[in-house]
Amino acid sequence: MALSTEQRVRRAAVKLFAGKGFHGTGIRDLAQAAKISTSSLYHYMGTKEDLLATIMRESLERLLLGARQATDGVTDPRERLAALVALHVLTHGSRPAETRVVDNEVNALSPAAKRGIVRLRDEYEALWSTAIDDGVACHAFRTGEPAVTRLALLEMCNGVARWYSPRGPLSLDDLAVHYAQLALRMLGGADSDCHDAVHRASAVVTAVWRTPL
Amino acid sequence: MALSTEQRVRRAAVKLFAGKGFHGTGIRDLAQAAKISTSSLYHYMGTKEDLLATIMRESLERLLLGARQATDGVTDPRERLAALVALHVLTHGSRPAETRVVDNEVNALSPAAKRGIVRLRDEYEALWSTAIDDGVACHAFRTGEPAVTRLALLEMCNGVARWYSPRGPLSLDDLAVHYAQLALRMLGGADSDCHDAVHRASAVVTAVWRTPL
DNA sequence: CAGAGGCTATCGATCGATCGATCGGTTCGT
DNA sequence: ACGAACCGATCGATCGATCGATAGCCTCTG
Repeated sequence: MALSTEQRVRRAAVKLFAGKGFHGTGIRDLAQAAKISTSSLYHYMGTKEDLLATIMRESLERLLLGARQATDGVTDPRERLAALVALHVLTHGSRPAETRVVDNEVNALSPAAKRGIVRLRDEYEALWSTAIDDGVACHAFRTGEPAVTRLALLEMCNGVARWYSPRGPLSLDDLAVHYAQLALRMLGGADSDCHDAVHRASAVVTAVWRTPL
Repeated sequence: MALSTEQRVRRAAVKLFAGKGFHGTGIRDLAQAAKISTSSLYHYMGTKEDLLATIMRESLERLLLGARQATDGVTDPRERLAALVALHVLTHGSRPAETRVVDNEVNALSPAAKRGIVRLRDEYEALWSTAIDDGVACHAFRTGEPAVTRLALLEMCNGVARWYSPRGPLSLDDLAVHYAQLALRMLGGADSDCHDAVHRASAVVTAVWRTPL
């Protein structure tokens, strides 16, 4: 089925913002990629910044929704963390354009729009914080600086969107397994099988990105 | 001592490129920050892109030089890796603007300039590759995917430039120790003291960034 | 020593191109 | 007839870059 014009605009914007950056993308680039005129563009968006903010907010909401679904009902901190890592890696590996926009273009937003995005991001990171803190509290994890370890983990996982290619030797699921094991090692846990967490996270990612928001 | 005009231009460019991105920074922004006119700007640089490329090349050369100095004569793969992590973290924590430009603005370069920068980056990453591969070969490290683990490590360390603040609770040296320990854990090694490697790396960073290129 | 010539550092004015955005339309399906 | 979808023309602003000019300083020469 053919894409609606609105979808074409959205996808063109995500791809261009991810590839050339927000300031490096002109509205004429957007119009050309979406195959409409620059004036028609404004029928589907507010300002260029509104378009960026919408893309970022929707991506973050999907990430947050997925993280909640993937950890819902999971009590063991090790499994919660493995689920978070897997979901994050799978999302960044399968949606590299969206996630790179979220990760790299926050500073292109006006202070007002930025606040909303940062609030969403903080909400997401809080899920990681509690998983790590709970694990430390019940001696499942060993780390002297939980906050620093959380940031190290998140940045490590963010990187996936910058280099992973499905045409490489590793499937995305294998990559997620590897990353989950790395994360548990960083937190002082014994090596463990993370395939279950990855499989569940994989289903969540598929569902979350199919559903319209 | 007062800064030379050329130094003022360089520092203004680094700060602005890091904060607003290359495309988000106009030459009038640069001129204002350097306290000269836009025409005088062109006495000290070629094009705006030349300025960006110069900043990136110098920063990468300093990083590469530092990595070579920090690992020179160190034979144990564990110590080599700890030295690389420490040097990378200390550089990114003490020079966040320069390193963020290097990490984020590669795509703003023309294909020709980009090739040179990528070549330098590959040269740097090769140091990490051999350290990891050597460690795997002599059973000091355990990892199923050395290339993936290397990328995970590098991205984890790159993140430091995005969030570390010297006004936080952790000193940069303490952070480097923590990161080196995380890295060794990721590679399946036992917890070990990394203070020596950090201290040596710290001296290297100071020296490398003082010396004019 | 006087002064001509050249070099470095700096500037105001301005270039053509491109920027994001808006306007007044036209073409449709309902 | 009305609104959704679309466009060509064009707005003022800003973009990166260049121009010719000036002032200060060093060096060579007669």
